[in-house]
Amino acid sequence: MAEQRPVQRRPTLADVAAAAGVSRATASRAMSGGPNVSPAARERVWAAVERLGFEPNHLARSLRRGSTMAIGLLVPDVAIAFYARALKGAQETLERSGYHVLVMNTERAADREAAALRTLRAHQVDGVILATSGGYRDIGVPAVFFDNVPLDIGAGAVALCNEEGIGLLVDHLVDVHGHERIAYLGPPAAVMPGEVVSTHRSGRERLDGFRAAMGRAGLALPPEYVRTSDARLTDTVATALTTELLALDRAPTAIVAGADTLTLGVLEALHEQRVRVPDDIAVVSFDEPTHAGLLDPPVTSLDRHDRQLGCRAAELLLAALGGGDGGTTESAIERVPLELRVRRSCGCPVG
Amino acid sequence: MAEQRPVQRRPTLADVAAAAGVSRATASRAMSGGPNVSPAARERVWAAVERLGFEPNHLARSLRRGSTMAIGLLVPDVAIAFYARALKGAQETLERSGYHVLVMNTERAADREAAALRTLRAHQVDGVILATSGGYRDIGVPAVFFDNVPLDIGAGAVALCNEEGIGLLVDHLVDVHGHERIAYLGPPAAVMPGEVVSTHRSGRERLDGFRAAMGRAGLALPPEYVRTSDARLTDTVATALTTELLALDRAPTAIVAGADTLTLGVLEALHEQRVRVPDDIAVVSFDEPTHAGLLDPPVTSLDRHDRQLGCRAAELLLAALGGGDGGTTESAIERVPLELRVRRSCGCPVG
DNA sequence: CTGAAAGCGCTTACAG
DNA sequence: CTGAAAGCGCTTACAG
Repeated sequence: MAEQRPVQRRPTLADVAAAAGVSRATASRAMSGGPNVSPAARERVWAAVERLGFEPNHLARSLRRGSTMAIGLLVPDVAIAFYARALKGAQETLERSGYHVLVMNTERAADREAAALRTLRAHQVDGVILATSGGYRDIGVPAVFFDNVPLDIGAGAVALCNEEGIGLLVDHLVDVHGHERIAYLGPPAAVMPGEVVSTHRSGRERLDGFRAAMGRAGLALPPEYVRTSDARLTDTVATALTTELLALDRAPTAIVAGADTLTLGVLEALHEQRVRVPDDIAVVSFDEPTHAGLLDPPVTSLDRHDRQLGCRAAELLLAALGGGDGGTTESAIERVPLELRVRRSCGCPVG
Repeated sequence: MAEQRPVQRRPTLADVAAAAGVSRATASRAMSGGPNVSPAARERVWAAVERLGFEPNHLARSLRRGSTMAIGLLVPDVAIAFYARALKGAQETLERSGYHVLVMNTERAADREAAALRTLRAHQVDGVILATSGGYRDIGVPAVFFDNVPLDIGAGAVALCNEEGIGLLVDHLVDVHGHERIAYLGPPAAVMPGEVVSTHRSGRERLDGFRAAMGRAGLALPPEYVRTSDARLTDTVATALTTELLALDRAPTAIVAGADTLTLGVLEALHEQRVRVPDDIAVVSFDEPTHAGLLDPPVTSLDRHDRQLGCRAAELLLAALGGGDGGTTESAIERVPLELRVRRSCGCPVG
């Protein structure tokens, strides 16, 4: 409306400087709130910024400063509620410190993870947070792991109390409901050919936790009661494995599912086979499936404070970046506790 | 192990050029596969790239080229399954064309959306795709809308067949199950104070669709049968509104929920009040809640091909960017059809 | 086919 | 308090 500029070009710092009648250096200093700028100059610069609708070019700034204020976030799949919530927690924390977040999906494939890391490096991210699927390699910036943690934990790691969590589930089945034939269906726990050793740490911990809890309870654990899914935790694989469990001579009376997608697969199989939960078989779940309370039946599971996991990972990274305070300097794996949410699938007469 | 370099500094194009014994210009041309490079030079450059583990700095490249190959993606909340899936569809399509995606959550707040757009502009994204919550403003790059579409549709828009979709649901309730007292609980359809006119277009379309379908069926529609939620589609709000519906003198025998989170809120209220679905009341849902089939009861809903919606939006943007082929050049709202998925919550004896 | 040079938009010692 | 100058790492006309 007012003056029509010859070009639609976005205003640059030079435009602002010209409009304010100062040098680019002074304009820059005024904008960044740095010292050594006269109040008068500062005011003219701000006025020009306002008038021109100037917004500094992040690219140029990052290139010059050597820091992008960007953090890469690698997850297997944002469409999985757990990762989506953890992501939001991390994002919120990071944005509060002026960082922004680049999200990449790895689809639980090590090579896609490696490719994503390369991309992130090309974009000069200042750090990464990742739920690794085994494709991690150092890209020269601090890395914080969450959910699944490799042997070398980099700048920090946040994981769940996997063993204790499974223990809570088993103990409940045994102590409250008197189950003796309990099967386990969890994430892979062994090293797959061609994979990095670290990948299945949390799967291993959960399985160890299961064995330990069964041992403590003095219960027999036939090998056919222990099943592990594919690396992608595909629900249809869980459905197939559950069907196998049901076909056993002495079928289990309870199933502990070691991850939320697996739980849904288990329920799917049970629905298909018209096996009633919890009447015919009890089901408990390591993670909370989305809307666990509205499922048929409501699923007893472990609440793992997804958001908090993301927040905490972000805080550790901020600490590593020298910004925030990670709360701790020792680089041990930090464990987030789990809480048992009793619903109906275990046999309790709740909700 | 081999040679230890003095600095841990990342190799730059200059390092590659030096190592290959050519100028930076030639190295650059060799890398980008451009013409006018001798095979010998090309080979030496590639060898140097390999040896040094060089990866071009995207920041510098983007600054120089004036294009970042980055696309901003704005959604209300990635933790909502629909958006997560649409995001993945868009991301896949864009990455196949060499773009990468910056995701931002707006929490359905217009001001957060505006702030996110400013950030995106600062990062010089080449385009944006957004499910707007009313905070859109032009940032000088092509914009494609999906899900919710403003009056000025920018470079393109993909939306659902809102009216037809609601029609499918109502028709099913009427034709198959003979319902006559059908209530509607959907997203806001009216302009809120201080909001951009465009925000609630899809809410309006769904409500219009509901009224139209009821009219076609010759059914009465008492005003108290029509409820709209808050702008954020909070499930607890839906729970409260459902409770009100149940308390009506002549309570409805069926509820059409106009969005997935609302559906979950409706079910929550029904569970709380021990109202049985579909025995006491039928429920149908516009969107598919996650694992609609495992809910109690499995929910009859509209499958809206979330991923495809994201893909299509991405294709339109690519077309606007002059890259891909959008399939169409006219800038009308593109509509994605919806399919009825019959399950048990409507009263059908399925699943 | 090749290289010297300019420049993308910013920031930051360095002199004044 | 201020500005001239160099430089972040790349690309691209332009001359040869």
